[in-house]
Amino acid sequence: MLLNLRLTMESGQPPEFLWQKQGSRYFRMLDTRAELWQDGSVLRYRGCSGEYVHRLLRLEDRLEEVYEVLCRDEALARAVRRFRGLRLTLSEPWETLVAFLCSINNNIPRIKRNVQAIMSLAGGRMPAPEVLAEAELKHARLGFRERFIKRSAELVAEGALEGIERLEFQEAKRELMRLPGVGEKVAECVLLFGYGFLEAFPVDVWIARAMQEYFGVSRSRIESFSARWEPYQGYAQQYLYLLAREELKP
DNA sequence: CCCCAGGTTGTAG
DNA sequence: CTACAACATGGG
Repeated sequence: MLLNLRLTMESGQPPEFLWQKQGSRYFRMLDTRAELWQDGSVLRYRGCSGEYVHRLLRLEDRLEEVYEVLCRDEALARAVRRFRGLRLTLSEPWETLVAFLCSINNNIPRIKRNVQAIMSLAGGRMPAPEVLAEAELKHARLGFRERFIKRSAELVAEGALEGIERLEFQEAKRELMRLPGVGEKVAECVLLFGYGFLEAFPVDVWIARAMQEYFGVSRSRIESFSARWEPYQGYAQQYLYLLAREELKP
């Protein structure tokens, strides 16, 4: 089974913020301490079920089928050669939302510090929304994001996320965007990494750069252009993101 | 001192 | 509709 665990866990997806690295293994607190690593090409885990790992790493996705769609374009074919085995991940909606609220106008190392600081409030687990809504967060040094997180936590505690997984993509997106701090980009990230909508295509500065440089497509035309990768827009986005970070450093 | 970071929001044109 | 400053914090 095709998997590059390091790329998958360290590619700016929620696991990069929610899990910690120890040597070549990854760990986090679930019910107990869970651990994840690769032994040669064999995936190993401890402290969680095989079903959990299967869902987290989306092992049901047929990567070769995804690659067939992406490789119609030269830039993406290059990304696939370079990042073969990179998979999309699926985390819990609530913790995915918190992670991407932390990501706003922030950089990856600091997003991780912010998320880990929040989780340190609950022994390394993501605090429940009603807990976070009342928590003292000054120590987490979230800056202007603290207000977004606390106000969103209140709404989620009142049920703002209930039933979203059963909605169509566009409607789910509209619902998420009712939350403070959730604009287009954060909404699409939560839909992709927290709900598993593969048609999501979050546009950040790197994707905007990649689309301009590789395809000559401006920001306003990205959404319609990305339909060429249907139904795997989310995978196209993740591969383009890493490619841009490698090739298009300004 | 400057600039930037997996953006969002409010305001102005 | 588009453009743009402000928003905290930390690193280069």
